[in-house]
Amino acid sequence: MTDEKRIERLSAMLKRRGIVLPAFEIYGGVSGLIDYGPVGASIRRRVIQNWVEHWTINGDIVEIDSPTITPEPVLVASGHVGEFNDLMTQCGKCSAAFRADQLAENNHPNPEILEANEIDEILISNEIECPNCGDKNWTPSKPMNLMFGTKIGAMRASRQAYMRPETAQGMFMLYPSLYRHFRQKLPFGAIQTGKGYRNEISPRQGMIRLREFNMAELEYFIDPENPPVIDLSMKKEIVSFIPDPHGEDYKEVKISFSEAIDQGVMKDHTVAYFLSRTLDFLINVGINPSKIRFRQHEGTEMAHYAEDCWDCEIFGEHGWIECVGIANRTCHDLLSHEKHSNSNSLRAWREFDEPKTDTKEVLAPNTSILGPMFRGKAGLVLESLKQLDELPDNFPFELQIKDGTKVEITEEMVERKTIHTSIAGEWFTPHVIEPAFGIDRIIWHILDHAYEETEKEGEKYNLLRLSESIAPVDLIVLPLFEKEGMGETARKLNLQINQIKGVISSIDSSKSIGRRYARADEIGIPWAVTVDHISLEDETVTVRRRDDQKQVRTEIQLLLNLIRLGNVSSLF
RNA sequence: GCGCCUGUAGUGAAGGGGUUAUCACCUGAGGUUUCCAACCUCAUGUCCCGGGUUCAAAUCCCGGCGGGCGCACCA
Repeated sequence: MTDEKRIERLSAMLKRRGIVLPAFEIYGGVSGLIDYGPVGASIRRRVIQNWVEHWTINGDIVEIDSPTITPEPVLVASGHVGEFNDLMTQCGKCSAAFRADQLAENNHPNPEILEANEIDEILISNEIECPNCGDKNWTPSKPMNLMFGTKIGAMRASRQAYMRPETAQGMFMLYPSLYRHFRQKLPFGAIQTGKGYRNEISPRQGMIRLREFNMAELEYFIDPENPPVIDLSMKKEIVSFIPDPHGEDYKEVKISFSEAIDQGVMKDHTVAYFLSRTLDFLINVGINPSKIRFRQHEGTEMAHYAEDCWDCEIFGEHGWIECVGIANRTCHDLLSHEKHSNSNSLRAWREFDEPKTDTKEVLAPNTSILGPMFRGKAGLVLESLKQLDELPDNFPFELQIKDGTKVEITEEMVERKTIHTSIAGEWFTPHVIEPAFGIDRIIWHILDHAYEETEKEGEKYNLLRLSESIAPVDLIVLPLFEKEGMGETARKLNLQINQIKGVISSIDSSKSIGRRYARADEIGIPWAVTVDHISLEDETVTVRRRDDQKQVRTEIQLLLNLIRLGNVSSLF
């Protein structure tokens, strides 16, 4: 933050080069909505692709995809409808905004259940003062829900719905399918990338707080009694942690993951594992490791569902920004959906180490005799027989039944049997660890950390040092001149490269070669391949490295092979 | 949502009640050029939107929309 103008120059470049732009600009734009242009969209796709591959590589996590339109009951169960329908009021004098129920806290046993007019009445009759300025003049309170509402279906048959505020609910909805997919064995996880929607009161800070944004979330389901055993002793790199201070001042500690666990900075090994995997991902896509820290939420800051929550914060032009939240949501969501939906398939089976066996002697009823004999009371008699703890030694005997009366049971009515029972396990609700990534915020920081302003021969020179895996294109082919067949050769080479799966190449033949290198550097293309006069004679080209502008000449066939292997850098 | 500041080509800026709105870079066409934003010629393109004041508004006023900062909000 030493140079206040840097952010303006960076934003101007992002717009000029078609990376990130304000959306709907010819209609005046809409705050909180952005476009990724032709260059930015490619970067975004590759960041998401990297993210998907990062989590699915072990095979215990699969990708799913769910609707963004979500029926209301789902979000009632998840808590989003209730949590977000808070009544807000503003001070008439200083315009400070508060949750109305919190202002009325001392004047009503349960202000959360009140309607707007009831709570307004309490604020007036009790002369509640504004905590900010002391005034007692409140605007009528209004429900403030940060979700975008919509309707499914037309007219009276329509159902209330919302645009999803997070992708996570999709994974919970698919839990039964996931459980079958993974052969009913925990732990397993599911990821989803896509749009989320929050109708922010005041979106700010460019692409940091958006109303429609790219999320990438992972729900990892575990058995809380048998959490996965994860060895983090190899994790020796030094990381910055800020544990929950419990009232004391925040204190940053710089230690490794293995030390953090040994020292009790992090109690939950599974959460620690996802923190460390998150760190790996961020470094892979080009975030500067020295600008990453993990901060534990305070108790008061915790989301309504979370038990333990860490933020991964990244430092950039906007200061420290939360880019990933890693929460132990415990069984909150699955349990709540089970209650609201009456579904019985949101659980997992836990087999005991040893089946619990039991041998029991019972009196098995002979219903063809019992039935006609007791008629209306037969059901009660059967129930009492079943619950009999000690079997009588002799017949007939008296049996107390539920309505208080006693009946006589004779030998013909029952049969003495030995029952062997074996209980192999039990049903339980899995716990879930959720790393939730704000993709747009991460992309902003990738761009921020990669953007470098330098000088070249006295002139300003900007480049984007993007990691190879997320560059908008892998390489650019440049004919030195558009004549003598150089342009033709370059187009042919570009086509050959683009035919390699997963590789994107582009071509640029306008203006001087120096200018084209500069343009390529500014959008972060790692390699530039130049076709010159020598190329026409011996099938060689020069390859230029963005980061130091070094060039080597190589045979086209060798280059194509190296591109296939993703190892162009071995030329240098 | 409130307060202060703000909005001129793709980008960055100058100007400002009165002929055809200025500059640099960028972009396109042509020329030139044997590897790092060279040069020459030509071309495209701008006063955020709406209302008001005025003979005349890009300029002044009001409102909206967008941006920045502060306050508040941010599962």
